[in-house]
Amino acid sequence: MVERDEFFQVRSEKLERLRQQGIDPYPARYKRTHTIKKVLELLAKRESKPTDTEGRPVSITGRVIAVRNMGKAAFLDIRDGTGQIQGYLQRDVLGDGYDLLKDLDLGDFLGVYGKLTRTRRGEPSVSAQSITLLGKALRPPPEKWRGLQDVQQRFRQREVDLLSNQGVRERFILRSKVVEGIRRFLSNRDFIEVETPILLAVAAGGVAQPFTTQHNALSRTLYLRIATELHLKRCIIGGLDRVFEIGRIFRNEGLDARHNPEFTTLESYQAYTDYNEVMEMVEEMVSTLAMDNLGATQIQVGETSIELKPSWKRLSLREAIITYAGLDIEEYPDAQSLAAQMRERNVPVTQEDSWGRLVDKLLGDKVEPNLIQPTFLMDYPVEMTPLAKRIPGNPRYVERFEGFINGMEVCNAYSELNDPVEQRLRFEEQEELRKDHDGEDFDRLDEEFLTAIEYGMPPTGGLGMGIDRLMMMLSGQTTIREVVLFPHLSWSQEDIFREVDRRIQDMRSEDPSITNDTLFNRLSSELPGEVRSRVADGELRSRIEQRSN
RNA sequence: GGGCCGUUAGCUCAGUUGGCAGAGCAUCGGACUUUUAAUCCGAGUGUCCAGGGUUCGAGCCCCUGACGGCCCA
Repeated sequence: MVERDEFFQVRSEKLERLRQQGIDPYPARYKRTHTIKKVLELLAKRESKPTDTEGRPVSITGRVIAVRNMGKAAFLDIRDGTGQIQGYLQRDVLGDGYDLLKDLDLGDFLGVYGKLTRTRRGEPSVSAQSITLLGKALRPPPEKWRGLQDVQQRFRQREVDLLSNQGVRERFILRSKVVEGIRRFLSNRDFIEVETPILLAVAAGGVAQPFTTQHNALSRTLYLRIATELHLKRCIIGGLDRVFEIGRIFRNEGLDARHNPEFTTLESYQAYTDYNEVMEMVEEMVSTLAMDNLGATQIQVGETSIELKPSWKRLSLREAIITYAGLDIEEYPDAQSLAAQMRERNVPVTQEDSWGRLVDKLLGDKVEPNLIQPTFLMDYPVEMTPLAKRIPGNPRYVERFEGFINGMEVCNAYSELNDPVEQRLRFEEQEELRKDHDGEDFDRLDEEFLTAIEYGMPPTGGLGMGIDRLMMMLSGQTTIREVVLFPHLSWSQEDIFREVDRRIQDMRSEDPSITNDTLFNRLSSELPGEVRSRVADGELRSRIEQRSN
């Protein structure tokens, strides 16, 4: 995919030529006086005052993104992280320095020193007195108007996507601002930010498959966290009354438009509050983020207009299912009868599904797609939620809500269970369910957490929010890969070949006398199907032969 | 898992009824001292995703597969 083509060759020759002329194509430093944004502001300021002083020369730096060469003069468009300006180069001003233009390519970094002016056509420009190469590019940028379009390449080589697509750059700047906004919002409410472990002995606090890894020094299997919940509650127990963490969590699941195996969550815990107050905080926070960063609480996602201003709609889970699926889950309190009702409504179910899992499917299938305007679904069956407090007087349900926007879950929150005796029972129920429902995920019992909560935990409102999904919503994107800088993708062709080569090497070092035929047969049967199907027999044999010495 | 669409130059894309493989950008050579997607003259550039089939002849038709996108489950 990425080869050293003729473009690479031509640019390498230019690089060599520059070196021979004594020009360092990668100098260590260059004195820049202004960012491009600052220089544009400076020009506007000068022009607004009629003093008409010319001002001192400036120096700017950036990537050359266009060249309009007029022979003895040239115009370069130069872009840095703050903006874009034109450089005006003239042979009779630059003298020999002008020759650099011959070896300059699109994508190179350049420093331009000179007077800040406006051309006849009114274009802000730096009229160069000297130009300095700051970094030569050996590969050309993508097509200049449409940018890089190939979806795979955009994600695999995000830097090329970023440098050629302004909208992508803006989206990730927005992401940074939103995350900063979350920190500010919570900090203003006296939350402190903490960091909790990613490597854990037990992957508890959520319902998902963990990734596993190995700690060599301790000869111990560790799991990557699937949630930050339990450690944050331990902070609450310890007297840090308002804590939050923004961090990566890992779930060993498939990839699709809404799922990346690693993603970023905000979790916050506030002592002496409950889920009602958390709800108010969420609607306040999300609308503030939209207002501060998009300038409005109303956002447009495709054809749909969404109003984020509080208060959001509140609806009990049971009512929602009655409304959108025409089914009262209380009338079907066991998995068998509920599954039968769901089959009638064309919701795919299996024999193994637990009652909680069935309700979850019903929610995902029939309810979620209808929750376009921001909606809090409240009060979930206790089976689905081992870490939340029961509703007084209605013990089949817990004080839990999930927030939905544009048919997508964006947050999940509880009045946290702080009764240590019940917490143990609820974990044990999960373990029981796990035995009865093979292959289904349940939360895991965490002894350290149970001990912690036995020291006493205050009533607490807790929140989990998916930052990636929040960003999808705020930036009007429909896939998570558009809001994650480097999303996970399936095997690339390079990955495939690397994997094949690695296995060949392993097998040879295991058995140096192994024949090419045996190797071929072993590889054919032992390579994962995903890999084997993408390597032709001939390719496989030639790779074996290449590595036979 | 199913359906639809796609895969052609470095990039973005055309490609007629099955009859010499194309454009723009980029690149290379030349002209041009105020351009704005500069312009003008000239040049080079291909595993048409892979494999099979039909045919005198396949980028195009048929089959199989790979990869990708979208939709559905």
